[in-house]
Amino acid sequence: MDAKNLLKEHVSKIVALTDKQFDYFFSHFKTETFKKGQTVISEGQNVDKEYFVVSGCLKSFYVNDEIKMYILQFAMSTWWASDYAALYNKTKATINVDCISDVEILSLSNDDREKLCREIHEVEHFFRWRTNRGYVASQKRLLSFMNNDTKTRYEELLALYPALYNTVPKHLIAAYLGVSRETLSRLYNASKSH
Amino acid sequence: MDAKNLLKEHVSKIVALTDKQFDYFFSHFKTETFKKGQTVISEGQNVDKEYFVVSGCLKSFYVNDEIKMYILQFAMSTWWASDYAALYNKTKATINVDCISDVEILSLSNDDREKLCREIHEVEHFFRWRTNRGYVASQKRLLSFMNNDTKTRYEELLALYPALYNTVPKHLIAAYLGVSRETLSRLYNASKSH
DNA sequence: TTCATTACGTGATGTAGATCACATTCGTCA
DNA sequence: TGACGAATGTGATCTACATCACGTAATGAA
Repeated sequence: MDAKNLLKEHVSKIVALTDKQFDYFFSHFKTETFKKGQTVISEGQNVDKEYFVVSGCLKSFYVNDEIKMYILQFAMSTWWASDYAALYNKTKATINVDCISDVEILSLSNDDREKLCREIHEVEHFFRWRTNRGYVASQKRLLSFMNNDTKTRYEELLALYPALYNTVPKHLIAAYLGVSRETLSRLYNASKSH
Repeated sequence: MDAKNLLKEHVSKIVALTDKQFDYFFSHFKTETFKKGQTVISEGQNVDKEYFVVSGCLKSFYVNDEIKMYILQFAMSTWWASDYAALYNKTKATINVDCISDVEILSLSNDDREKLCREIHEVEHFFRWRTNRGYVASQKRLLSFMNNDTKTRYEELLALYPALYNTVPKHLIAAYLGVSRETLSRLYNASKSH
């Protein structure tokens, strides 16, 4: 499916836009393509866009002391990604977003999103829904962090993103789980043996 | 300040409603008062309201195996609380909300919120803003969880909710930090001695 | 093909924090 | 005022995971 129809289908699950409204909405997006390994947002830069993933996989992550990396989110087709704290507060990025694979995304500037939200009530509703979904997911992950051991969280992750299993290197999965790659490796091999 | 004006001031920081619009908006809220220790939402029940705190302090928390408690949020004056996962998905509550002190709150039903969002574009904008703020805060806390040790998180918490320091029992602070009360006690007393 | 880089596995050892156990103090209510 | 439950402090021990160290396999570019 092409980018426009993918976005259209995604939005239409939540709000009903006329074709004309959707065309107008879509006219604010810009198609961008990146190669595996390229950077979309990097720490310290200004952030003025958010991204809707058409194909491929992004990761958003924080790097501590130039050493440890923690992955906040993997973003696959129909997921959204940005540094939302920086985007909304108009501050410099504190997180990075880059490409795990070749990627096609649709970008939307913060100003255009706010303009569209003002102009089309349904669009505002859509973005409220989307943010709410993210909020609930984030709370759930936080709870899982406090409550579950690493193995349980590993299984949860594979349930949430089944495609990751064979797609992304294990050390990235460890960085999402917040454990060392060694621990994940041991865990993973121990549970294989029965 | 009375409940109505507190809410009015809170909302007006984000959107401009006419007095007539605000009166209509406010007419959907119901004042409720609770005594310290009383339950607002309990696990397994239906959830159909969210709460705006006028005075006092709520906690929202998850209880694992009837044993361990993890606090998702403390909610003080002008904060909102509910089990948003249950509220939006119309499922049974998985978290609890109760009162750390005597509390006055304004309740708003999910149906009324959605109705108000449909009827008044500015109201939808307000709730999008509010949820977004919650999402960003939740991401930040998740990152802090992965990245920082308990002591740093303890200091962050006191910076975020300075009023908690002398207000709530230490074991609740431990439950927010996701550590045992013993560990918090040791940490707290160790750092006192210099 | 070769060489370098990245990914992955696994042992040894150190450590933050959990858990258990018990003592002490505080708050609340009869 | 006395008493009982809740909150807190503190020692001893256990455990999951980090860290360091090293080896091997896979990947990718020249």
